[in-house]
Amino acid sequence: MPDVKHFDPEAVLEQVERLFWQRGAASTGIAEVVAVTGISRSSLYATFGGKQELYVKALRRYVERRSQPVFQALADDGRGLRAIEGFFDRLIEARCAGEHARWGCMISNAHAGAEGGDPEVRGVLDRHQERLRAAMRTALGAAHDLRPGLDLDAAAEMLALLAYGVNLRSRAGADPADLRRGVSAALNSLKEPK
Amino acid sequence: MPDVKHFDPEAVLEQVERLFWQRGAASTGIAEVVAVTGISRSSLYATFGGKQELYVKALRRYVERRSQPVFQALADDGRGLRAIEGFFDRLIEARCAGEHARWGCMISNAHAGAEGGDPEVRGVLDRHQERLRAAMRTALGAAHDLRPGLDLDAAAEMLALLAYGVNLRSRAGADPADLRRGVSAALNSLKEPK
DNA sequence: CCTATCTTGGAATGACTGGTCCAAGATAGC
DNA sequence: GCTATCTTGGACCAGTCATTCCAAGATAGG
Repeated sequence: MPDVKHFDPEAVLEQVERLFWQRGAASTGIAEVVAVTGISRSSLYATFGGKQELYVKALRRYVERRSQPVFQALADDGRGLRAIEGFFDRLIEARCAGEHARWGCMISNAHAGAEGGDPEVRGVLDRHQERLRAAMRTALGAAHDLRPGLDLDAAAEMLALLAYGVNLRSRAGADPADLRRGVSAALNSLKEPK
Repeated sequence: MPDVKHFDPEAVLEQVERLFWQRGAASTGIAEVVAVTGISRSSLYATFGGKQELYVKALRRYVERRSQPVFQALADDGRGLRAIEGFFDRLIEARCAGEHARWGCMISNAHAGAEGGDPEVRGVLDRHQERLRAAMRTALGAAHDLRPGLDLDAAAEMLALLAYGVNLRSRAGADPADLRRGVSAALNSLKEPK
């Protein structure tokens, strides 16, 4: 009996995600969201709720569709340090060139913004960090050429923090070569000396 | 002949710096600045210009009065890795406890915000990164217990990126013990194996 | 085709945005 | 104490903010 939605909520959410990712929540108005998505204010509010709820939904989508698959691939890649090297190579490539160049990471960006005050957002950020750390830990566990006596948990934490640093600096337009050198220094230091 | 300012611009700028540092530029209104500083809109605009100029001035003050002295101390500290260890210890302490707990680093925060679009801001960010990297490089140069064959420039870049990661995560309320473990992993990996 | 039910466009909301302006007040040399 | 010059308080501005609301439109079962 009822009418049905005249748009695809999932597709709209993706557009919103990209908007918030690139410009940040605080400096993106609802008017802009309406303009980009093409749907009306009514539909937007009826489907997603207010701005904050919309932002959280977009942030969750980012984690689920962008971060998680990459983390999973990292954890499933059995090549040890080579897997981690590949992770960072692709990260730097994506952050510095192509469609999303200089957008940074939506999660990293959320850390710095006032959005972090929302406890729901904080939960997303903490879970993201924990999952990245866990994926790094798994990848390190598969490595056989590590420095003897290395604390794998601590090293995983270090690599996760390093990824955040890469995300931040890439948003300001850092030279990808510099970022790669920094990452190489970290990975080489974890290797067994020969 | 003329009248003279009824307030101390330097003291006002410090209050503004703290405001922007904690809450971010986008989500801090001029009204709030007026309320916190106690001076009027007229004086604010006459002395510092508009919001963006005010933000840039506050950001510059942050670099000059907060970052630079610490970088200088790091570069002047001849203890090698111990100096870097001390730098990170104090950083984590300041970021996670006391007056500025969970404020993050104003420069790191600026990376993620829309403020980074301003080329003047970008210049401040790049210069900050370069100076931190250089201070790390100097500190590494003074070390005698480093892994043989270590690329000091790359290691300095890595440590600078790590600092940004620490800044970000601390703003979201990360456990300081986790941050310390991550930093220790980095520093231990740079050490000469024994 | 009718109607119950949902969606949609767009107008309207009041609060707040950064920024301007000017009369009134303060200052210091004369 | 007079006056030229700057500062100050606060009213005021147009524009934007997120949000609400409702009449008109679309839908699908009967």
